[in-house]
Amino acid sequence: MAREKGLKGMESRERLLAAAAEEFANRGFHETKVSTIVKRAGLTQPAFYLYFPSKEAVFDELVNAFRTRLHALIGSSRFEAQVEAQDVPKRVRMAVETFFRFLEATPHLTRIGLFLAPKAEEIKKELIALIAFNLSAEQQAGYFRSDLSMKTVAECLVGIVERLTLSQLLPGIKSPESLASQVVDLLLYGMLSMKHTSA
Amino acid sequence: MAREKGLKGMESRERLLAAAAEEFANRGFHETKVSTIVKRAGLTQPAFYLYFPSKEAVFDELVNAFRTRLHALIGSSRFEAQVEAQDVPKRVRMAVETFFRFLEATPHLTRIGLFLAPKAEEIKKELIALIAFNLSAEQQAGYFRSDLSMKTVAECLVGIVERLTLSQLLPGIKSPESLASQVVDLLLYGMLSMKHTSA
Amino acid sequence: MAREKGLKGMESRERLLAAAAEEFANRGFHETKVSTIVKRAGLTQPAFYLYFPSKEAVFDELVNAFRTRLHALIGSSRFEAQVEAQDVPKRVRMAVETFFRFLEATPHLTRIGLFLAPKAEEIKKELIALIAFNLSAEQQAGYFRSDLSMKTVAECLVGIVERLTLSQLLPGIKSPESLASQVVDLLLYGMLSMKHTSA
Amino acid sequence: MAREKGLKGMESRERLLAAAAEEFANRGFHETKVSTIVKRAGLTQPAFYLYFPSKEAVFDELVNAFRTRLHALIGSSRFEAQVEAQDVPKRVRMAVETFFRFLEATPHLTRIGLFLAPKAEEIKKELIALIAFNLSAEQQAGYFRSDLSMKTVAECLVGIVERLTLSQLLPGIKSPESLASQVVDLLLYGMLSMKHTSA
DNA sequence: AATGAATGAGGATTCATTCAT
DNA sequence: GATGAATGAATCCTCATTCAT
Repeated sequence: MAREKGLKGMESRERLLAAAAEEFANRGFHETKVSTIVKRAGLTQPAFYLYFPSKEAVFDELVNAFRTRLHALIGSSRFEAQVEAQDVPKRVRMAVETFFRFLEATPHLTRIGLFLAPKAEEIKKELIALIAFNLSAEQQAGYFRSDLSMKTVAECLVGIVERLTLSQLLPGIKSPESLASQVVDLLLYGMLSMKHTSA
Repeated sequence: MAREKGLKGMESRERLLAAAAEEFANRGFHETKVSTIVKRAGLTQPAFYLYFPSKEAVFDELVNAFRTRLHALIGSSRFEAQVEAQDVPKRVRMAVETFFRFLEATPHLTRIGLFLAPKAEEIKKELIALIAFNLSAEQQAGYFRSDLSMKTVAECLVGIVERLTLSQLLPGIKSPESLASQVVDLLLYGMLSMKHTSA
Repeated sequence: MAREKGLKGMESRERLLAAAAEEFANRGFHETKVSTIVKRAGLTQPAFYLYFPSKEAVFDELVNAFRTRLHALIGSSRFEAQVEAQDVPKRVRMAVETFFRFLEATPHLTRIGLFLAPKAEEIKKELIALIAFNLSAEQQAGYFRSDLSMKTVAECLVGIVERLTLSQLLPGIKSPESLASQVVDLLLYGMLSMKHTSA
Repeated sequence: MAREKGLKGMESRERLLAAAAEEFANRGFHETKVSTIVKRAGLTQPAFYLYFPSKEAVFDELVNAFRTRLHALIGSSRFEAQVEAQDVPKRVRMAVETFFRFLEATPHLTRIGLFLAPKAEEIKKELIALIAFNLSAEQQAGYFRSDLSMKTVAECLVGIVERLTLSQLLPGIKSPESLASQVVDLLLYGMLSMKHTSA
């Protein structure tokens, strides 16, 4: 699929990939025409098929690129050691912030891999599982309420991230830091004012 | 364009609308062919254009149907009177549950209006604003932490609902009640175990 | 084809015919839709087929109506008796004027029968033959140059009438009288100023 | 839209244009199918859209081609210098003959631009204005009767040309020369036999 | 005398993809 | 490494026309 050949070829390929990413992100799969992609890349249609077997193939490649980077990120952000209880909020916030930063860094891929791809649900399922796994460790360490399903919490967290990414992060309205602290504040402490407790 | 007369005509129109809703929900706009819709409705292609000016028009009509019902729902579920502090959780849970129930009741429209439509973002924006407005009242009544932005909370709530709808509700894995209580529990009380407080 | 039946039926038929004439005249055969005709006539599509076997049939009927009236006109305007040489110009002018008046009186039919119909060429051929025949009588009486082909003259006359009808008569710019006198003046006396003669 | 590059492309384009011209001329706009045009050009339907944005566009291009050539012709055939009175008939005849020759040389374009195009009236209007302008010069030089409106004369001339083109020239019944001399003879000297004068 | 409802047949246009160079 | 030229395969939509009432 991916030719190994010369330098110029690699560059053309990259240009096509970049053009495709932008088009897909902005217009979706069907509204993106191969003719537009190649125009943007300064090439002709047959050149496209020199590097990719089909329109779907580029799309898939972009989705996979997102997925791979995502896994790399999650893998590297595992809670390494034991932490003090009072550090938990900070650590969680850092993790969420890192995640937002990642999404912000590759906005086209984010849009494609998180919202446009048919595989998006599957990708999120994986993501949720990984997050749930991480959270469970914390829960077992006693930091989180034991009556909460970390799977559900992870799902909620991802839902929140999705929404804020679309409405605040990608449009550049709020920063990863600000979003992370708001989200974490809400999720850790809840909405109720101090006087109320119980379950 | 939408004919008024006759019973049979109305029925055909409804059948087309239903078929279109299902197809759009399952395959998306572009993958849905007019030919498939009419086949499903037991009609021929020209009949489609007897009731709708274009494929896009049916889609829009379905989106608007969702939006209208959504507004009706939100409008009717406003917190009417003063409530006791201890009743707040229950009331919030009821509201969220009602919402999930609504989404569950019209799964095709939900998929179309909430996830497929280009207008989906706009629809959610409206929804978030309405929810934020409702929550603000509670906040001013002192039930919710005053340092939280109800706009953000609403956004998070909608993000959560979106996610759970897609992964749990529509596939029939969890019920509106169960989802609502989990969500509300998390959002109201937060994740931290009892010993931790602060803001 | 043409039903004989009741009064109301006749009226509907006439309304359809009139609506069709106007539409055809303004938009041509293909751009005229049966749906538009019936709308204009305050009826529905099946009603159209109650009175005419097809769209083409109405068109043909209108063309034939024009042709019939045309023949009637020409037939009645034959030079009856011998005339004085000095009356010839006046008589010719009257004939042309009468013809313009006829065209002006039924503008829709004129447009259809003279310009739109595939048969238009044929109709004009007949017309030209009739005119040529009439002119030949005058020629033999010595009023017109004997070296001119009355067939050609008739053809030229019809060409002139066509053009002026389209550009001056139907738009209401000039009257039948004014057009007739200009045309006849030109054709009878020619363009050259008095000093020049011969052939 | 009109590709510039490559010889083969140009040839295909020309073939399409020629096929379209013939089809349009023989069947009119609506009866001409893109499928027929491409078949005639030895191509497939998509190839058509490689060179023209729509069926209408080819038609327009043909109409414009006619109009352009027409203007070129008229522009070049202006009476250059002063002429002797006795040469006027000859010059006029030459001009009309040239014009007939032009129409005969491009019969398809003639049919399209002069009879089929919605713009045909407009084109003729321009043509008439140009001819009238030319004739007025002659009139002011005293060659033509001063009581005639050259605008009207031009209009009559064009009407005659139209008619004879359709009935004699394009069917190949008469030659440009013969048509021109008949027309000019009639227009210059009129129909009346020698004894009659006056106005 | 007329209509609500429906359809057969076709026609323009689009787009991903390929061939030959 | 890249392109000019071309196509197969659909898809949406339109319109004259008819059926059953």
